Amino acid sequence: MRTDRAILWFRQDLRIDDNPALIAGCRHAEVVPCFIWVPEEEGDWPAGAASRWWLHQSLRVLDEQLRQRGSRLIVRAGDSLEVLRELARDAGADAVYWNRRYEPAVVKRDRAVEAALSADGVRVETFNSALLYEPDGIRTKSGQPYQVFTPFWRACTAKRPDEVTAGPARIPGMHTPPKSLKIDELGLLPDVDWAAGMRATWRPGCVGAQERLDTFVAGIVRRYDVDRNRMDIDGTSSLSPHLHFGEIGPRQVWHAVTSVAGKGEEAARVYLAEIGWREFAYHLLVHFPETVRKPLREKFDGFPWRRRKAALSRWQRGQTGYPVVDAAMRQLWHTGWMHNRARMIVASFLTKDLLIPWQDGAAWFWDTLVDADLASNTLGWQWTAGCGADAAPFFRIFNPVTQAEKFDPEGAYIRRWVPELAALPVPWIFKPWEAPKDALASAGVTLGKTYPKPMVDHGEARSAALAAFEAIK
DNA sequence: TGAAATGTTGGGGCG
DNA sequence: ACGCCCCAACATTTC
Repeated sequence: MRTDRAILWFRQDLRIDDNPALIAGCRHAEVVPCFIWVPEEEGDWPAGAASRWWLHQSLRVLDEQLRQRGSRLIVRAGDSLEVLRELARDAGADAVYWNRRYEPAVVKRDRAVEAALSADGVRVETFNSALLYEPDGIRTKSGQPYQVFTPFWRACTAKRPDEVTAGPARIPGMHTPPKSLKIDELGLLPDVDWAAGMRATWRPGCVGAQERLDTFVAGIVRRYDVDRNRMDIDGTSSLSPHLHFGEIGPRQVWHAVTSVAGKGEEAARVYLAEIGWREFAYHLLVHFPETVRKPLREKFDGFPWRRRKAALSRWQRGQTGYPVVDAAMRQLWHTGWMHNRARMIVASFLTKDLLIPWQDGAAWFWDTLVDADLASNTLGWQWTAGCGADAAPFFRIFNPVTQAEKFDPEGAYIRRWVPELAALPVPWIFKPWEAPKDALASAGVTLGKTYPKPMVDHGEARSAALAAFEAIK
């Protein structure tokens, strides 16, 4: 017997607009929007500390948004299937809707959940909210998945993403909604409050996401092709955490950007290609799921990485002695985010100057980034390490001094995040170990005391990396 | 979305 | 005027 009541399972789609599962749910007489906190994520990648902080804030905003529309978020914790069964029973619902996710372990779990619910007689329907085009829909002429970005994105840009649907003004809630935990009870916030820098930097949730998109589209996007490389400028979209949690969707971004700039315009084209890299990352994650742990290019299995705890720890804490690397690592620790140019620099430093396995860097990013995303994180690290699809060749080794000179020309980014060097003038701020004694003295810098000496010599490290690469060639 | 080494070119100083 | 050298600027190749 049809109760005409549906459960809407929110996951990484914490928004009202452009949410096809929500629209579908609202065709029923009553909707039960729920979020299920799965501490272990029923897979290998439980949310890191920064992601949990963000999720807490985002759920609160979603709950507010639902309440403004006559509904509320039901929050539970535990095994997904058990909770959904409980909810379906408590609420008397006979349909469950959700938007699809693509992480291998989550796909597996979702398949099992769908099968079990169907067997219970509960109808399940799933949708795409997270991608412009789903990974299965894009194939080479021979039907294979792409392994090179340019032809992949060319195939994508031949299409046009679905239009955006505004969210319902009213969401029909139950008169007596099922029991819910308070968001605070999920224990997502850290015991020791280290999140002040994040609060100052971000506004998690779908409202803040839309605001940031508006700001970006209103101006920043026009200079994106030039400014995106500058670490000292707010020249990027900063939408990554919002996209990760689905507080805004790529379709919304695509339509907003093309409507102001026209996708043929250079700056807009360059920006949309970044959305393309995100799509490509999901494409690779789905078709090469083992790459979250293993290099795609198998010869890298034999690469002579060195696992060194002390060196890894200096990198993590921003104490390498290379100012731009340390600035970036401290920006990450403080704000939960790092400029993409800086990500390439620190990843190159870890994998090539220190020869530490990219997986160790990926794990650190996973725990500290508010935009930690399995697809993008895997692609990014394999790209820099040179072992992934369409990756930078291994011998492409970033020089942390020249990169800073090019993309932080006044040293403002370094000054902001490495205050102990703030009084050093250009060019010494990029390479304090070469500064004359009096320049160091008048800036109050004592190398080895107030700021570390470089932990490796980049020239020597570069040669060592190239020699290591010879071993697997 | 590299950097360094090596090669080429052309202007200018100088005998 | 000429050949020679130096070197900056740019181009190509190599890792």
